[in-house]
Amino acid sequence: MSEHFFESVYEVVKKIPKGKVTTYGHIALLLGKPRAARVVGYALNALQKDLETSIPWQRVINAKGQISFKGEVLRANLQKKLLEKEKIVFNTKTEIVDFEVYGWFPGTK
DNA sequence: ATCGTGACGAACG
DNA sequence: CCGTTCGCCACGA
Repeated sequence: MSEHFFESVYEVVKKIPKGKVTTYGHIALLLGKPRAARVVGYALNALQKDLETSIPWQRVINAKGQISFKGEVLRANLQKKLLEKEKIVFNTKTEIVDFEVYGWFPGTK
Protein backbone atom coordinates (compact mmCIF):
# COMPACT_ATOMS: atom_id res chain seq x y z
CA MET A 1 0.00 0.00 0.00
CA SER A 2 1.38 3.33 -0.86
CA GLU A 3 0.62 5.48 2.08
CA HIS A 4 1.71 8.84 0.92
CA PHE A 5 3.96 10.74 3.21
CA PHE A 6 1.64 13.59 2.44
CA GLU A 7 -1.25 12.01 4.29
CA SER A 8 0.84 11.67 7.41
CA VAL A 9 1.58 15.34 7.19
CA TYR A 10 -2.10 16.16 6.94
CA GLU A 11 -2.88 14.04 9.98
CA VAL A 12 -0.46 16.03 12.07
CA VAL A 13 -1.63 19.36 10.76
CA LYS A 14 -5.19 18.49 11.69
CA LYS A 15 -4.06 18.12 15.30
CA ILE A 16 -2.77 21.65 15.60
CA PRO A 17 -5.14 23.46 18.00
CA LYS A 18 -6.87 26.59 16.87
CA GLY A 19 -4.89 29.64 17.86
CA LYS A 20 -1.59 27.77 17.73
CA VAL A 21 1.08 27.36 15.09
CA THR A 22 3.96 25.01 14.41
CA THR A 23 6.75 24.69 11.88
CA TYR A 24 7.42 22.57 8.83
CA GLY A 25 10.46 21.18 10.54
CA HIS A 26 8.61 20.12 13.65
CA ILE A 27 6.02 18.24 11.65
CA ALA A 28 8.81 16.42 9.86
CA LEU A 29 10.29 15.62 13.25
CA LEU A 30 7.02 14.18 14.51
CA LEU A 31 6.93 11.97 11.44
CA GLY A 32 10.37 10.62 12.23
CA LYS A 33 12.12 12.51 9.43
CA PRO A 34 13.69 15.58 11.03
CA ARG A 35 15.32 16.55 7.75
CA ALA A 36 12.22 16.38 5.60
CA ALA A 37 10.92 19.84 6.26
CA ARG A 38 10.91 20.65 2.58
CA VAL A 39 8.70 17.70 1.85
CA VAL A 40 6.24 18.94 4.44
CA GLY A 41 6.03 22.22 2.61
CA TYR A 42 5.66 20.33 -0.61
CA ALA A 43 2.76 18.39 0.88
CA LEU A 44 0.92 21.53 1.92
CA ASN A 45 1.49 22.97 -1.50
CA ALA A 46 -0.24 19.98 -3.05
CA LEU A 47 -3.01 20.30 -0.51
CA GLN A 48 -4.11 23.63 -1.74
CA LYS A 49 -4.86 22.46 -5.24
CA ASP A 50 -6.36 19.07 -4.42
CA LEU A 51 -8.27 19.39 -1.20
CA GLU A 52 -10.40 22.23 -0.03
CA THR A 53 -10.49 23.54 3.48
CA SER A 54 -10.60 20.56 5.83
CA ILE A 55 -7.00 21.01 6.88
CA PRO A 56 -5.74 24.03 8.86
CA TRP A 57 -2.73 24.56 6.62
CA GLN A 58 -2.46 28.16 7.77
CA ARG A 59 -1.16 27.01 11.15
CA VAL A 60 2.12 25.84 9.66
CA ILE A 61 4.83 28.47 9.33
CA ASN A 62 8.60 28.40 9.04
CA ALA A 63 11.23 28.13 11.78
CA LYS A 64 11.70 31.87 11.88
CA GLY A 65 8.13 32.31 13.01
CA GLN A 66 7.09 33.94 9.81
CA ILE A 67 4.70 33.02 7.04
CA SER A 68 6.58 31.34 4.28
CA PHE A 69 5.89 31.96 0.66
CA LYS A 70 7.93 31.89 -2.43
CA GLY A 71 6.10 33.91 -4.96
CA GLU A 72 2.46 33.79 -4.12
CA VAL A 73 1.84 36.86 -2.05
CA LEU A 74 -1.88 36.31 -2.21
CA ARG A 75 -1.66 33.05 -0.34
CA ALA A 76 0.60 34.51 2.30
CA ASN A 77 -1.81 37.36 2.73
CA LEU A 78 -4.71 34.97 3.19
CA GLN A 79 -2.72 32.91 5.66
CA LYS A 80 -1.96 35.90 7.84
CA LYS A 81 -5.57 36.94 7.79
CA LEU A 82 -6.72 33.47 8.83
CA LEU A 83 -4.25 33.36 11.70
CA GLU A 84 -5.14 36.79 12.98
CA LYS A 85 -8.70 35.59 12.97
CA GLU A 86 -7.57 32.94 15.46
CA LYS A 87 -6.20 35.69 17.68
CA ILE A 88 -2.63 35.01 16.69
CA VAL A 89 -0.51 38.15 16.78
CA PHE A 90 2.32 39.09 14.42
CA ASN A 91 5.06 41.46 15.47
CA THR A 92 4.25 44.66 13.66
CA LYS A 93 7.79 45.21 12.47
CA THR A 94 9.19 41.76 11.91
CA GLU A 95 5.96 39.92 11.07
CA ILE A 96 7.12 37.23 13.46
CA VAL A 97 4.82 35.12 15.64
CA ASP A 98 5.93 34.56 19.22
CA PHE A 99 6.39 30.80 19.62
CA GLU A 100 6.52 31.23 23.40
CA VAL A 101 2.87 32.17 23.22
CA TYR A 102 1.46 30.57 20.08
CA GLY A 103 3.82 27.70 19.38
CA TRP A 104 2.55 24.11 19.32
CA PHE A 105 5.46 21.71 19.72
CA PRO A 106 4.35 18.43 21.32
CA GLY A 107 7.22 16.30 22.43
CA THR A 108 9.56 19.17 23.12
CA LYS A 109 10.43 20.59 26.49
C1' DA B 1 16.45 3.93 -12.16
C1' DT B 2 18.01 9.21 -12.67
C1' DC B 3 16.87 14.32 -12.63
C1' DG B 4 14.80 18.51 -11.26
C1' DT B 5 12.09 20.71 -7.88
C1' DG B 6 10.45 22.92 -3.55
C1' DA B 7 4.97 26.72 1.62
C1' DC B 8 12.46 24.26 4.76
C1' DG B 9 16.42 24.77 7.86
C1' DA B 10 20.98 24.99 9.69
C1' DA B 11 25.48 26.60 8.80
C1' DC B 12 28.49 29.99 6.95
C1' DG B 13 30.94 34.48 5.97
C1' DC C 1 21.74 40.99 11.31
C1' DC C 2 21.65 39.59 6.25
C1' DG C 3 22.24 37.16 2.06
C1' DT C 4 24.11 32.78 0.21
C1' DT C 5 25.16 27.87 0.13
C1' DC C 6 24.39 23.30 1.05
C1' DG C 7 21.93 19.24 2.71
C1' DC C 8 17.51 16.77 2.97
C1' DC C 9 13.97 13.73 0.84
C1' DA C 10 9.28 12.49 -1.34
C1' DC C 11 7.19 13.20 -5.87
C1' DG C 12 6.39 13.47 -10.74
C1' DA C 13 8.20 13.30 -15.41
